[in-house]
Amino acid sequence: MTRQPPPDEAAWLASYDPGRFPPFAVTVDMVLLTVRHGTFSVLLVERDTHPFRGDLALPGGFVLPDEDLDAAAVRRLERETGVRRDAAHVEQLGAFGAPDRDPRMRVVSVAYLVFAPDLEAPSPGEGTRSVSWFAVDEVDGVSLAFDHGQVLAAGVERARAKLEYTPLAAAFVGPEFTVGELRRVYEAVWGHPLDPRNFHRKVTGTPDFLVPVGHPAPVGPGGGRPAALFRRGPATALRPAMLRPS
Amino acid sequence: MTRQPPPDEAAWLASYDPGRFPPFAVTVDMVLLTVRHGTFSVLLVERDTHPFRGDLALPGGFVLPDEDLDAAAVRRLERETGVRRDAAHVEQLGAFGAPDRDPRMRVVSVAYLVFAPDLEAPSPGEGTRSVSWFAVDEVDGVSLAFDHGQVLAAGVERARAKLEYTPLAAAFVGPEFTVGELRRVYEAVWGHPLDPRNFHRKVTGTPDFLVPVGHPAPVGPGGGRPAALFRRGPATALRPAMLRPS
DNA sequence: AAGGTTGCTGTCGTCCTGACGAGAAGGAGC
DNA sequence: GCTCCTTCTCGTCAGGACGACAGCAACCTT
Repeated sequence: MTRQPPPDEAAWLASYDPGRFPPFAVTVDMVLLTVRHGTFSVLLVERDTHPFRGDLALPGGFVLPDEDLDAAAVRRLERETGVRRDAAHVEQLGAFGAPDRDPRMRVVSVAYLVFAPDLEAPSPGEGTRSVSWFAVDEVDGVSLAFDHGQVLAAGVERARAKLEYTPLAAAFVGPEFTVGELRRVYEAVWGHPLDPRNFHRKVTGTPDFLVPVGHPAPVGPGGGRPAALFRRGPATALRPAMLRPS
Repeated sequence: MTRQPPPDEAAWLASYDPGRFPPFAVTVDMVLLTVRHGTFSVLLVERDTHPFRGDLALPGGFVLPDEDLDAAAVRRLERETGVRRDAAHVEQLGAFGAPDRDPRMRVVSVAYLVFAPDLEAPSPGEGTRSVSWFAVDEVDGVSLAFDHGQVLAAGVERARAKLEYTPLAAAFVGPEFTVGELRRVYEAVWGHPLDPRNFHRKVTGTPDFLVPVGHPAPVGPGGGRPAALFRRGPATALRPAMLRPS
């Protein structure tokens, strides 16, 4: 990956400018995931500037000189999608910094992973770029701008793994939800049907995962017995985990 | 965390220098963990320059302009500790970039987590800073330079969690090892004794975790039945996980 | 009233785990 | 050689968790 002979930091610093440092640009990129209409989906923008003009990319942008990384991520989230920080789960995914990932300059991108409930149409943000939802499975083969394909793949795999051992699936639904809604999140993210009865036993049997809210949910289209409503409980982990079917 | 009123990226870029970008320094910091003499330990250096002169810190340094992040981490690992990349497990831990984490300039640090077998005395590297092993438990209360206390805590927690659902404990021992050696790694990292018989059943019963090497290990001090030797198998995950005792 | 849909409770066998017992195979001391 | 000690390895047993169902409850539509 290195475009030069074996590097030497001390030599570089001496020849460049003693007391200074190699300059980098730092950006945040958001892997914003949701489940809409039963489909595991990611928010992508279409680039309208060089490089990768016309390609799909993850939403993101520069970190400001006095801005915390997390704050930069949340700012982008609220501004470009209208998602409130406390309505979603935000965690850092990792740093991506191959020397040639951006042809303009040396950029290190700190990727963030966001689980959000199904949103209305995302607002196109301030730029002129269009922004919309794509089914994760359909984006699988498409080549994204920069190394965003890798970043997205890492985010999707992390999301699938996190549902196994955390109660974070609740971040994909509203504040009050039924066991069935929660199960459909798992099925969409994992791409595999689950047994409703065993799922019900697992989530209701895990202490502090679900807190009953008292009143039942309204009946959906097509009828069926009204489901009990729950809120997220204080649990932070599922032990033992709910393993996805091989 | 922001030292200024609500920031605006477009305004900043316009007022600063259109076409340029906010300059950052990027460093790598290593959380190098091992088990020596039955104690879960981390490699720390003593700083001999401003800032935090005299404090303990994680080893690390600048990423070069054309250097990949992973390459920078491996370069530091090999140069400052003599650990060969293929003898250890290296993974990215995450990015740490609070605006005031370094008083000299804006720095984003990409932390790496390394699991290494017990090493001889680490070579002090090229600087004049002393470098040595510290028991993780003893460093717990000590205040480290920069935000390295947070970074170390994140690395330690990740290490403890990874032993639960991966076979990475084998990265802490040599290429050939006994079940007992592996168990003592778990006990040191988790700080909790494990039942030798149940542990033996779990690790030998997990497909592709251990590959028998044929001949037995030499008898250790104090006698005892010679143990069978194993190598790491091709397994990448433990399903179901081996949960640490509450 | 009949049939369809969804939610909830329960049962049964299998696998996994924690808590042991007991024998195998070595060394140290007498 | 014999006894004690150590560590390793194989077994046993009870309880918990999980996959694969059956069956009933509570709503809808026709």
